[in-house]
Amino acid sequence: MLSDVMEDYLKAIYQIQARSGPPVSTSAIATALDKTPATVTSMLGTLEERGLITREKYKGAELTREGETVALEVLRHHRLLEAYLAEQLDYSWSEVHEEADALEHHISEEFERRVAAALDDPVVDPHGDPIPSADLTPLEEDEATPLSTREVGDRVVVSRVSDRDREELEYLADAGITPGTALEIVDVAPFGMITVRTDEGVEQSLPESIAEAIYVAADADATDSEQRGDTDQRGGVGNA
Amino acid sequence: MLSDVMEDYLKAIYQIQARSGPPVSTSAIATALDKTPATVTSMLGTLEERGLITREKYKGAELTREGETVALEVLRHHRLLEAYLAEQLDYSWSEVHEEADALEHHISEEFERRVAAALDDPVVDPHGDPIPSADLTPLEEDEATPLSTREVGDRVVVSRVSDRDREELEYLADAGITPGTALEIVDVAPFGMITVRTDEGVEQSLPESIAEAIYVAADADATDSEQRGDTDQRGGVGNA
DNA sequence: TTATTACTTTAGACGGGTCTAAACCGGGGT
DNA sequence: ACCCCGGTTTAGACCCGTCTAAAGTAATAA
Repeated sequence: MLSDVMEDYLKAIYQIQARSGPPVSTSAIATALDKTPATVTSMLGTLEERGLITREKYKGAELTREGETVALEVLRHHRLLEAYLAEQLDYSWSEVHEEADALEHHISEEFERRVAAALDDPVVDPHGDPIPSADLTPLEEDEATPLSTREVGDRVVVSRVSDRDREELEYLADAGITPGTALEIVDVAPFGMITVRTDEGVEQSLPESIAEAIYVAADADATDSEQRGDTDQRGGVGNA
Repeated sequence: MLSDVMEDYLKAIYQIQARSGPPVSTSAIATALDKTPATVTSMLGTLEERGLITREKYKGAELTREGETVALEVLRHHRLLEAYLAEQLDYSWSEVHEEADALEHHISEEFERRVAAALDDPVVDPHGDPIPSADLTPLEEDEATPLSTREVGDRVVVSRVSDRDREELEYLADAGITPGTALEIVDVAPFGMITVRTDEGVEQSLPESIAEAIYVAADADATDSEQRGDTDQRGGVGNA
């Protein structure tokens, strides 16, 4: 079959590809997986032989349909696990990622099914990332853009938050910024610092590095008086 | 740290040692793990260097205190997972083993803690096997012996059932024989077939191979009539 | 005692995944 | 045009866990 390591490569390629489109460079993968470029080149050879990626020398790699399916399967496992850990085992928003990374390659299809059933087939994980469906249909592009690309006066809703950095996540949880939170941008400093007002009226200044990790969409019903707050998308530290 | 593979060896050695005492032979481990004896010899060398086992050439291996602790940790993970899967995710008695085997090496201490808490610190898994405590104190010997060592007229209670074979487990579940079931032995055929009556009055005949996997203890409150105090203390050295 | 037999260990090889060092593109800048 | 430099690939090595084949050992049967 496919080793854990190969699954990791495929997942990484998928995610980079989703962010910046193909081709995916050797060094981007190396950075994402904390491997040397030489190691990545060698693994890309293997992946290509197996028909999971296509590749052009010195250019980069791209997932084949088959490779994408594998990546989606891994991603489904990962995000289902994140959702399950947060919902059923009281993990906080920021803790789920590492645990899911460790387990995603080792759960059975049966486990996947039961977890999905226990959660009623969730469609997003606690960070707001979409969970691929059981049939692994490709995810559609998502129209959210990083908060750092928005301008003063924009009213937006947080759609997802990159789950890369644990510390950032905790910082944002404290700030009350989770998927579903409505924000208005009140200031953008020249060096990238962005100040937002949350739906509770609190103002928060966020360094650019963090603003890049917060993906937002235009607020559908941005009548400044009523800001619907349901968004029952799991988030928040300890509620249930 | 320790690889999954090493943990598997340690777990296997622990379990064989618990059944038949040290020293544990190379071939016993090879059989348990489905590896060739040569492979086992080589891994035993590694384990010895790491101080996890002691070894006498051509005799066999024995866990050191440290090796035992590792084994107990793995076993705790395994059995906690089995209990969790059965209780929270509706797995049947017979399904839990494989899944737990796949996950036991990959859960964090945090996960272990939360699962234990969710189940209220269970002390036995669904097969009746004891779950090592969080501090990994060695498990004490257990006085149950295989059903196959008992005699006609004995009244016993199933204390645990070996989780080795999925088919056997399903067979027994169908027969209503699970940890806690009270049994009276009504017949022992010369070729080992044992017939028992369950507490519901149903009679079941069990081939010797299965009777060996059912560990029973004397029924403490044999509510019916005589037959008490027959606490056969043989240290279940049993085998085939 | 010696020969047979079952089990264990050694020797040597291999594939996977990783690394370092060195060679190799290929797209700017001058 | 040329060279330089960052990124990429090759070459070669290493460790881990595994195997097969062959040699070694221990216990037993004759």
